[in-house]
Amino acid sequence: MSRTILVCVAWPYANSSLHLGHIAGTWLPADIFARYHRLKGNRVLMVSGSDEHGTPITVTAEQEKKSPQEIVDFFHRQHAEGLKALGISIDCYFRTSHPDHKRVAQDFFKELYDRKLIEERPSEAPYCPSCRRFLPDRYVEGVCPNCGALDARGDQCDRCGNTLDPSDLKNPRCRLCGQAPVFRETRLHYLLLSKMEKPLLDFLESRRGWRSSVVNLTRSWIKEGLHDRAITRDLSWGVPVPLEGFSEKSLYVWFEAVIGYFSATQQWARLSGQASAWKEFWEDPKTEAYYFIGKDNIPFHTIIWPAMLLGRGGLNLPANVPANEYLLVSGEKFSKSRGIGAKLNECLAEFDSDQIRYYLASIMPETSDADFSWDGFVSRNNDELLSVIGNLVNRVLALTQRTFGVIPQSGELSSDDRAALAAAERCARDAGLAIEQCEFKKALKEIYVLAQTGNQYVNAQAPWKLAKENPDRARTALHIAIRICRALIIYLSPYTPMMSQKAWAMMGFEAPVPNGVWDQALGPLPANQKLGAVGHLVKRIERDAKTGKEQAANL
RNA sequence: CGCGGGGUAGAGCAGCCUGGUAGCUCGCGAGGCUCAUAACCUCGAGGUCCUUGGUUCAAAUCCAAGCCCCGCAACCA
Repeated sequence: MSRTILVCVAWPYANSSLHLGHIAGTWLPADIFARYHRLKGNRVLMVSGSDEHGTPITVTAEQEKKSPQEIVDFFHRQHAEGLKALGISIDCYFRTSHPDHKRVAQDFFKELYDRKLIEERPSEAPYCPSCRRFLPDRYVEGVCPNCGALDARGDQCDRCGNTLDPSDLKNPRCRLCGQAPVFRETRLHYLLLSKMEKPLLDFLESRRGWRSSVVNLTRSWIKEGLHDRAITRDLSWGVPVPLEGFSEKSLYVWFEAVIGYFSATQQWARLSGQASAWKEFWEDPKTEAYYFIGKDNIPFHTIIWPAMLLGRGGLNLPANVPANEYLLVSGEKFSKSRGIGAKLNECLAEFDSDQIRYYLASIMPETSDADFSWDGFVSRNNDELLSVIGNLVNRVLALTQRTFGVIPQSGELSSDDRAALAAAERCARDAGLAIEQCEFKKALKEIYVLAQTGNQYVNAQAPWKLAKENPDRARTALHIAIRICRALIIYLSPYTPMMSQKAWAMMGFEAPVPNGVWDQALGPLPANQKLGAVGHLVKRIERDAKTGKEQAANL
């Protein structure tokens, strides 16, 4: 029975370039998942977009002496192009500054407001007179009241670890200009999360197959008691609050950005010419929504967004939120500001997208932080993707091409033949199950084992020898070998779509690899089909000065 | 006592939930093969499973305490 699956990917912030941490953390797992389900014949929609509001955008804009719109336009485009070049099969890459998103977000706010889940309250907020704006907590710095550290931030002190409020700081100053902020009365709107504890807990307990770290974190948040959260800000760069007298204020970016999953689906429907097609993905309770995010976003996707959905009613809740841990470089976090780690665009200029995808998938930080290294990248590419996987396809097809020119007819199967096919079948089952459970590293390992099985089979059969001694057996052995290769590249295509496409064409099939083919991957081959031009699938990466230099520059 | 994750061969990791002779990939050593991108296949060397204590016939696995590393703490995937 065919399933319907909505794949949601965390919205990258449009004030700096994407780096490999974003890819390994969210984009690649989401894309593997989406591509796999298409291969299984399921209906899939994948949405995301640029998060374009909030103070960091305006700060970047001021530093660059540009308008916020210019900044987000630049990065939105760069992100969209980079993701496309990486082969991310997204159906709609939307943006929060789009008028249609703003309208959807405002409607969402009003729905919750009308249901009395949003309430106006007086509040005090730090305001910088010289910058003439309200400051987010993190933008207020001062002396920690607990340990006396000089550079504590309004949300916490890094030295003693205590959680702070901006008003706790002694000698507070604006991080942007250094002047002392004043505290001003303002009126903000609060999402009444405290009313939602029970439904959220019920929601959490009804989910199956979630990662334990996600469940634990969410459960502990709820257990500590949920606080009502301010979801509006005194900011001009954002979605205006849709209430009279509040149009000078904006919706808090995180309240507004998560609505993007919903608005992007509607945008996709409009562009596809069926404006109501979004309903299938949000209103049909059989549809499964998966949210691929980094661990820092867990509460937003397991508490705040579900609370919003529960409050509005009639929309699907997340089926799973397979949050990833972090990708580190030499034990340090990727950092936009400190220039640590590799940017996506720079990698794409240097390497094939599948080479990047294979390596990142093989070290994906699913259960703990993972370490990125150029040495590991070269090794995984040359020793695994090229030598074991690419080389298997290459040696089998090259020999077949030279010997027969076409896919040979299979004769009666020997026990070795059947054993090899059975191994491939096991691989398909185990790898498929692992991907469905969002265990992408495990699935890749299964697929790698299949390539090893293929190489063992080819070595044992020695079809180059058989071609001279026993042509009938040679035909059968190569037929089986090609069947395994075809299965291999189909199973691998969620990970390395370009390479699989190339191998598919070498086998003489017409592009592209069709949807729904996963379960037929091992089926009979069209005998006497003419092979395409056979060439190398994977480029060798030399451990040369260049890689060394990049290493030095990036580490 | 803020919360979470982790510590297993030279490197990177799986196994732990559901105790039963320590496994995988890379690297290293020896052999085989010669279809294939110096690729492939076979065999081998290499480990006090962070420490200590407990439960048990039996602990990498369960329990307790401790040490160390990392992340989060509501505006970094």
